[in-house]
Amino acid sequence: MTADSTALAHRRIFVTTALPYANGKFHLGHMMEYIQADIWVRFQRMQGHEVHWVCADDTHGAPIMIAAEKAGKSPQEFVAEIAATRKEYLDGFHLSIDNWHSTDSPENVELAQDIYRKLRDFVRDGKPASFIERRSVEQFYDPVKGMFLPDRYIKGECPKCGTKDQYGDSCENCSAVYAPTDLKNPYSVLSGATPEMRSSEHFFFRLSDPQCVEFLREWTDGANSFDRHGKKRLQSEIIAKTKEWLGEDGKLGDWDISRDAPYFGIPIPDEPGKYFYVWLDAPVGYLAALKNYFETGKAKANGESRTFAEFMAADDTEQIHFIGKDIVYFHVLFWPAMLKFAGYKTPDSVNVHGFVTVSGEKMSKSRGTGIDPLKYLQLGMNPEWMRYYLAAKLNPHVEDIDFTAEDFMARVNSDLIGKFVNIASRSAGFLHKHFDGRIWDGKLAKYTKSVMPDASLEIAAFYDAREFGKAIRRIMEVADTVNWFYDAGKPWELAKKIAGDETARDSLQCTCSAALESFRQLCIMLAPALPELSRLGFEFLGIPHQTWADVANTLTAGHVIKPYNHLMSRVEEKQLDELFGLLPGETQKAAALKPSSKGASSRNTANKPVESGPQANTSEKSSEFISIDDFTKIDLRIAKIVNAEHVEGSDKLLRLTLDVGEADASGQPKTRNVFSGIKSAYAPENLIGQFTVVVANLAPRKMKFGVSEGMVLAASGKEDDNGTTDGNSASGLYILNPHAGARAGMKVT
RNA sequence: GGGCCGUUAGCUCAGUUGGUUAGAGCAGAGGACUCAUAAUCCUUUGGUCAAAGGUUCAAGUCCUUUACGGCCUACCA
Repeated sequence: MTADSTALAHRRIFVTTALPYANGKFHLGHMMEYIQADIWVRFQRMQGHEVHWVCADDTHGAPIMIAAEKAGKSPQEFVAEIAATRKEYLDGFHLSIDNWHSTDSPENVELAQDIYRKLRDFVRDGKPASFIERRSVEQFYDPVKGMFLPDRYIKGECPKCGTKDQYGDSCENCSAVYAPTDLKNPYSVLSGATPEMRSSEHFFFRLSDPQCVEFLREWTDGANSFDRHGKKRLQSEIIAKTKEWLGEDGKLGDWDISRDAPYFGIPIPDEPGKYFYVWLDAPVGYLAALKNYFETGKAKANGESRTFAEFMAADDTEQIHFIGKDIVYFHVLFWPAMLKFAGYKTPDSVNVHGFVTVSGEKMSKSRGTGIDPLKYLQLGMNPEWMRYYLAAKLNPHVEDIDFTAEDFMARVNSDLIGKFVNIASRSAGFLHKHFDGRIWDGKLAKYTKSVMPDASLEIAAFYDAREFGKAIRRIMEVADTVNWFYDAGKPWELAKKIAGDETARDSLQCTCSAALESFRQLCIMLAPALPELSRLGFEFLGIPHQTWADVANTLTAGHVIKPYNHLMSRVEEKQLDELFGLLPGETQKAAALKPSSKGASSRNTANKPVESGPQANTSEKSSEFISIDDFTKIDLRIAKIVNAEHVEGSDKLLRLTLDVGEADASGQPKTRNVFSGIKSAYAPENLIGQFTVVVANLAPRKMKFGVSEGMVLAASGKEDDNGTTDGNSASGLYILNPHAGARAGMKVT
């Protein structure tokens, strides 16, 4: 049904991908989102639909303003330099974005201000019912810089222990917790000046307005939660999430949309010195980019002759967003609410994807697990390999996609080279050698139908539903069929006896032609994912660019194909090594720590089965144990509890001051602050002076009341979900206590 | 602690509203073939579907619990 209906009705679609924050370069995650959108967009275009895909740099906000200043540049210059890096990536991965713009643009100012005014001047039942509200907010102010300071830009001395350079929430040394106002000698990170408390007027978008909440409930999972094609506009996972936010008792907080000058952003109309918070104008950037696209004539060049206003006002204009799972909140609550009550079109659908992980780990520059897309290109690696690999793994769900080097190589080489490209490669030679590259003049269309199943409708439906993995899998099944057919025809044998055998000669030409006709159809069906490879394929076949509908056509009798050149090279292990080569020590280390992770080398040894069954069993069982090395990683120490006290406002925690035999630089004994959830079992006064065991090298953890620098070991019985169980003698909480004689700082092994 | 999602062959993944002996690709083994970038074709070895209970005539599929992993969240650390 989907395939049929999409093929019939002409769609006009406005697509966006999330605006990247202009403080850094692209990473693989960005590329994945763009590739996902690109495949979908190209597919729709091949269906004859009108698709306009825009994106832009997200430029505003304090981080960029400050980063620019540090770099000695204006924010505009700073952002322009980042913007200049974009093209190389976008072109490099064959992304067909129609217009790349910026949120720091006149269009965005106009649109953001217009939306604000309409929200501000909202009228309900003839009475003013503004969605904008003013509230006074107290904040630190830097008198030298002349600006309000977010907490992260304030430091000072700990009011308790006097340690310098502590942030405004808690002390890293003694873990005391306090408000920024408690800091001794506070200073601004930006200027060094002493900040002062000032109150300022902020503007809030009244998201909590019952009308707004009601609208969002309807929009996300109510009567208004379907797009024009009758499909849910949000994925089920996302709907579940919105229910948490919009549930009965879940109060939607109002949204602070203003920041005080100086701020790199868009001025709030009629409110001098006030700017929109960057997250307000960022999504408006979608519309700004589209407006710019229309006003610079690009839309017209792409066949859309209406104005921006007309296009947006038209009923049949579909607005579709692609975003990552980290920014769902903004796109399914703030954004539709803003648009709705400002009288704008609300999104038809928001498609959320997961992240890219590398070998099962979250990408991290510090750990060296990331893949730099630019490096990938610079190494001469084919962008279509990446497109294919991601396409093969993408689905319409909010799932992370894992990139594994081995899998990448196997998949690309066997599918694309071995199966797909091979069809052209193996059949072109005969056609040129014996027939001057001429296609068979028999009933090729009919014959080809017996060669390959007609899967194009099925595959089209997969593409339309963003089931790219399924589409690719189906296409490869078809490619298998073609290779199978070709083998069965044994053209290499026919070629030996064509001299006086007219039947063999005809059969040879027929078989090769059918293989190439199948190849043509495969090219079309792969084109959304592999535009360049398909283009090369069409060029080789000597035919013009094909649309989806051309699947139904056939290479004409007597048509002459071009000589065959390699359409795509194989992925080489060396390239992948280089791609990951940046940080070899780190990655190998990570691999060694994870017994389950598979490096190329470990795989080879594992595949040399000296003994199979029992051997494998024992090694598997041994994984239930940890090695002595694993154990020695844990630094257990005897600690003396020098102080214990209640934590104000906490039901479960005690604050323990522990002596673990450490000293600071000047030789003074140094204690540690550890929070322990043992309030229910111990009175603080009974703990003071006691010895216990602490995990000394646990990473410090920031908690609501301060930083905890270790973990006290305690035994605990089973507890029910609700806490204690009557008559269950196994419950309770008991900290460990060494025998007499143990001293603070002793290592426990 | 709370919430959400996941756990299917060595690897990457399919498994529709519960219905006959759980599938694919890659990797492995054996064979065929030589047209093709060692590509292709045939045959074949791998799964108590994370574990344990339960509902059912029937459970990978529904329910409960547990373990592990991920994300979000919080006054475990």
